[in-house]
Amino acid sequence: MLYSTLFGKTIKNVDQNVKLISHRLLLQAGFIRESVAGRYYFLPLGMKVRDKVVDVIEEEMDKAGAQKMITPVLHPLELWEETNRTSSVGFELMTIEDQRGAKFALGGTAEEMMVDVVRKFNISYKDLPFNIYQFSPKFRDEKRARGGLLRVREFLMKDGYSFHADEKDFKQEYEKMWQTYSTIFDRMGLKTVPIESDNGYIGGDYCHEFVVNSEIGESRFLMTEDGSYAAHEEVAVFKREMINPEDEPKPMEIIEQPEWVQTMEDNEKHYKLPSSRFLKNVVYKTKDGRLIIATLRGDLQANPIKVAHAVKAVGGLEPATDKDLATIGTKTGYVHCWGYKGVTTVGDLSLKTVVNFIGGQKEEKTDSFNVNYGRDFECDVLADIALPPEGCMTEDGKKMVEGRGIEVGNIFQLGTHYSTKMDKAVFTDSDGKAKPYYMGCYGIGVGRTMGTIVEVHHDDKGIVWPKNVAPYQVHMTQLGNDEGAAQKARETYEKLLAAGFETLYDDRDARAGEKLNNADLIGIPVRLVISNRSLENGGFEWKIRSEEESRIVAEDDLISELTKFYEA
RNA sequence: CGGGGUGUGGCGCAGUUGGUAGCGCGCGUGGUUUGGGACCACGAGGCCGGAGGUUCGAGCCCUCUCACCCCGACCA
Repeated sequence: MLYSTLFGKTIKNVDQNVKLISHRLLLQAGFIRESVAGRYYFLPLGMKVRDKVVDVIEEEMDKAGAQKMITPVLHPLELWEETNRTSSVGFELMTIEDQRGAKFALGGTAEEMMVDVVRKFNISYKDLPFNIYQFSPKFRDEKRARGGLLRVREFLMKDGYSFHADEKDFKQEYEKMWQTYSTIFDRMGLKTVPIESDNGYIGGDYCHEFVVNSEIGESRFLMTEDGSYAAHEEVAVFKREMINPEDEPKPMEIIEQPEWVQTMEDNEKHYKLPSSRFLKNVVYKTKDGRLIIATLRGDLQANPIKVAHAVKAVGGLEPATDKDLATIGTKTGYVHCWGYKGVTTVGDLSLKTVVNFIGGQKEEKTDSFNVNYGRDFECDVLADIALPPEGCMTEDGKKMVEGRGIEVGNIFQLGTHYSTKMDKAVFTDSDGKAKPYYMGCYGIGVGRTMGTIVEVHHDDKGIVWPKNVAPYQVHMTQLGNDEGAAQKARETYEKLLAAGFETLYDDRDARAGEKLNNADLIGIPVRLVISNRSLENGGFEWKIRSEEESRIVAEDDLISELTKFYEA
């Protein structure tokens, strides 16, 4: 490729509002351009990278026996109604209508479509298992797009769906996909940590996010130091230590309490006791308007995901408003742990770790004292509903550390969730009976992965692409105005192309600084400079983007050096 | 969807108490340069996000809208 003819130039001034380094660099180096919020053009350079990411994924998926296909982007809305997902998906579903009034969803994920195509065939146990996948644009009407390619409203996703006769068979595929994902990200220069995560509406034991460690990531997770356990904060299980096991339970009483005592800090100050000795309530509302009071030990934070699971709230929870609190005759700061009608109460396991709690029945000038769970009050449900605090331990006493990362992919069990909801989503088993198939699903965000690679691989001058996803293999340029060197550059370009190396040749009549800075910014692994100076030194200047020093490579050794570099 | 902010040539920005729009980058032409984003000269390019209002007069004041960015709540 001749740089002079490449569409999409590097730019000098990037919007000050663009904060994320990957966003900035991709814009500045001419890989992407924003259309409207969360929707991006992939310029020729960016497209090259995207294709390479796709290639790596495709190669590894195929190697694992998965088969590529594609579904229409417009999904008949009836399919989404069949699984009752028109309202329950975590993202805003976009819909569209054709001239005849037929309604479609713009696909944000494709379980229904894949099940639909499979059920069009009369499959039997002999056809199972199989794994079909696609690369297709996904539409998610995110409330807030951000971070360049990391969170957008329209993106290319690899989504795979596997079909099995039973859970045992599915588990094998799950293992295989786990391995495949590690290999995929590894090849693209990303070190991933698989962490247990929430799969929302389904529950179940198998669901992992592949996370790349990063400060700017949106996923917070907990991991043991030996790596034997890693889980998203939404699902991480941790040990609740006994706070005051020596204390004897005392009779509950109502005591006077100054009016200024409102917050947890006020409590600690007034009673000179740690927050773990107090009771704390958080109120949520389900989609169907039911109020949930979650009660925790004062030092812990409620985890809405766990709370939702504990009360089987379909579609998640939202915080209750003052208006909601008024319907049960209370207000913020004065919610009791007990005594309401038509409200579901959920207690955290930590309620059993404290003898003689303070709080639970706060009024303007009084509060309850020496409250003991099981004796003075009981919740409708007692479950794990807390966010893991910093420095917590696993149940078997291993210390966990916090991590933060970008989720680049996930694998999860669907079970028979879709096959039981959708009509005729069955296979004929060996006993002649129709059974719903057992499913798994496997996603990778292509653009997000690309953004993450830049987030991880860059320096103060620009991007440093890993070999397998670089837009070109060689960035070649000629410096100085010597006609001999220019001639040599043109010949070398032809030679590189003939040898099969993807080459970007900066043939502009531009100053050295501009060309070299551009090369650094674009980040192609090998930079080749041809100039009077290099020729006098015996060849071409060879520099690896990730290294500091350059060296001279003789013209005759160029192809073998490149071959060696790219085979390594 | 809550809170905060910004909309002015392609991009980044300035624009005072209201008086009819400027700077840098980029772009075009000519010239001088040529190993780390050069310099000179000339030039093209603007319904000041949109609508309505106040005023003799609005980029600036008021109202309403739209878009985008940041912080939260939700997700590859």
